[in-house]
Amino acid sequence: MSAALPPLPKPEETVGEPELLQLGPPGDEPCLRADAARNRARLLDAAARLIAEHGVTAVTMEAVAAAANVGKGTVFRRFGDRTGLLNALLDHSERKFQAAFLTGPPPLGPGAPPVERLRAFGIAVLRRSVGELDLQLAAEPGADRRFLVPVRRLHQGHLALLLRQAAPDADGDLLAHTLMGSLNPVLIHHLTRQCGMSLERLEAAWNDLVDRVTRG
Amino acid sequence: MSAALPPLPKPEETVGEPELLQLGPPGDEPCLRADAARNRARLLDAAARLIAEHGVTAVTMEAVAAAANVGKGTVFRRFGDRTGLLNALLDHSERKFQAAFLTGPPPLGPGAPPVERLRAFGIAVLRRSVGELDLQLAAEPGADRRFLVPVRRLHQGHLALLLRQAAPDADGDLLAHTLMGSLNPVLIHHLTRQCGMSLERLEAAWNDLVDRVTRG
DNA sequence: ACCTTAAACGGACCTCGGTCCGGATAGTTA
DNA sequence: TAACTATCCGGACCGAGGTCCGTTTAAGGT
Repeated sequence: MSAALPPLPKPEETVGEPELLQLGPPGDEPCLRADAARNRARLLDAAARLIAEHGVTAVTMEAVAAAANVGKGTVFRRFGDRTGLLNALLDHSERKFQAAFLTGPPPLGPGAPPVERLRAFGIAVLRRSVGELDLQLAAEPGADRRFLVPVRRLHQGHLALLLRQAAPDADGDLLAHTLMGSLNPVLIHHLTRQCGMSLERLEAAWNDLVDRVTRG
Repeated sequence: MSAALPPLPKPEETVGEPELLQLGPPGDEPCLRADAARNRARLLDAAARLIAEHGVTAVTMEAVAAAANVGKGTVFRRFGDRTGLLNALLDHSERKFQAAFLTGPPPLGPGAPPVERLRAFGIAVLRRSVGELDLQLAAEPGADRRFLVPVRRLHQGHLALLLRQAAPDADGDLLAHTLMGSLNPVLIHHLTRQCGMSLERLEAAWNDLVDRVTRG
C-alpha cells in the first residue's frame, strides 16, 4: 500500500550524494514552475518579514501562508515542514559560510594547516550563530531527522576531513560529531543566554578543545 | 499581570539547588494527596503498558489518560508536559545509575582515578542508552529546556568534577558539555540505527576521546 | 489556437499538545 | 459529625503542525 503512492515530489533539496564533499544543497529552486517559484519567493519574504516584526515565534505556517497570500498546503509542499522553511531562511548565510570554508582564503579555507582550519571553523560557526540564534534554534528538526540535514552532514564531513589530517590515528567521523556537538546552537544558546557565558570563553574553549583533540 | 497568578504548584521535582552534586531529584511523590498519588501511579503504569504494547509513539497524553481512567488535565498537572511524563518513566533506571556513579563501587563510583571514572561513565551511559533509546529520544525536551533538565545537569556536573581533576588546566564545565554531547541519545540513535555503527566502535571512540582530552 | 497532463494550488480537516475553570474531594479543625 | 479549604479532577476548548483531495493552471506538443 505504501509502495503504490504517487511520486511525492520531495520538497526542496534532494539530500545530494552524501559521500563526497560538495558545495551545499545544489539547487533550491532548479526547475520550478513559474507560479511555484513566485510563491516560494513570496513565502520566504513573508516569513522574513514576520520574523523581523514579531520574532520567530510568529512564524506560523498559517500566518506565513496568509502573509504571502497563499494557501497553507503550498507552504508545506514547498518546504516540507516548519523546520524546512526556517532552514531555507538560513540558506543565504549558510551559502556564504560554505563558500568561505570550502573555497575561501585561509585560515578558514584551504591552504592553512588543518589544526588552524579547525580552529577557524569553530570560531566562525560560533560568531555566526550568535546573530541567528533564535532562528537556528527554531530551525532544529525533530530527533530523528536532526543528523540527516544536509547542511549538518556537510559540516560534519568537513570536520572529519580536517581531523583525519590533524589526528590520523583517531576515529575522524566520531570525533567530528563530538566537535559538532560543542558548536550546537542549542548549547550556545544555553551557555550564553541561560548561563551568561561570554563568547570569548566559548571561543577559548573551542581552541583548547581542538588542541587537546589533535595533539597526539 | 503575570505576577498575580496563583502559585501554580510546579509539577514534580523542584529543580533542586543546582550548585552542589546531590543524589537525583529528591522527592518525586513526597506529599501528594492520596488520590493524586494513586492517579500518578496509574498514569505511569498506563504509560508503561502503552509503550510495551504499541511503542512510545502510542503514548499520547489523551491515550495515557484514558488508559489510566483519568482526565487529561490530570496528566499535565502531574507531569507538566509529555517529556515530563516520559522522564518520570526513565526515573527508575536513572536512580540506579546515579547511585552507581555517585556512591557505587569503582571504577564507576568513587575510589578510582578520575580518568578511569570518566571512561566508565561514558561506557555505562552508552550501554544504558541502547536499551531505552526510543524512550530517551521521545523524552528529550524542547530546545530551551533541554539543558535545564535536572538529570542532565547532574551528569554534566559530575563530568565537570572529574574533568577538573583529570585536566586541571582546562575549562571543566565546557569540556563536560562537549563530552556530554558525545553521549547524546539522539547521536547514539543516529550512529547506531541510521549509520549502522557498532556499540563497540562508539565505546572505543569514547575511551579515545577521554584520553585525548585529559592527557596534558 | 487548442489539448493534454503533470504540477501546483488551497483550504477543509485531523491530531495532538497544552490551557482553563467549574465542580468534586481529601484532609483538617472544631 | 459537620464545616471548611486547599488541592485535585476532568473534559471542553484552543492553536498549530501536518495531511488530503478536488480544482486550477503553467508548459509543451499538435
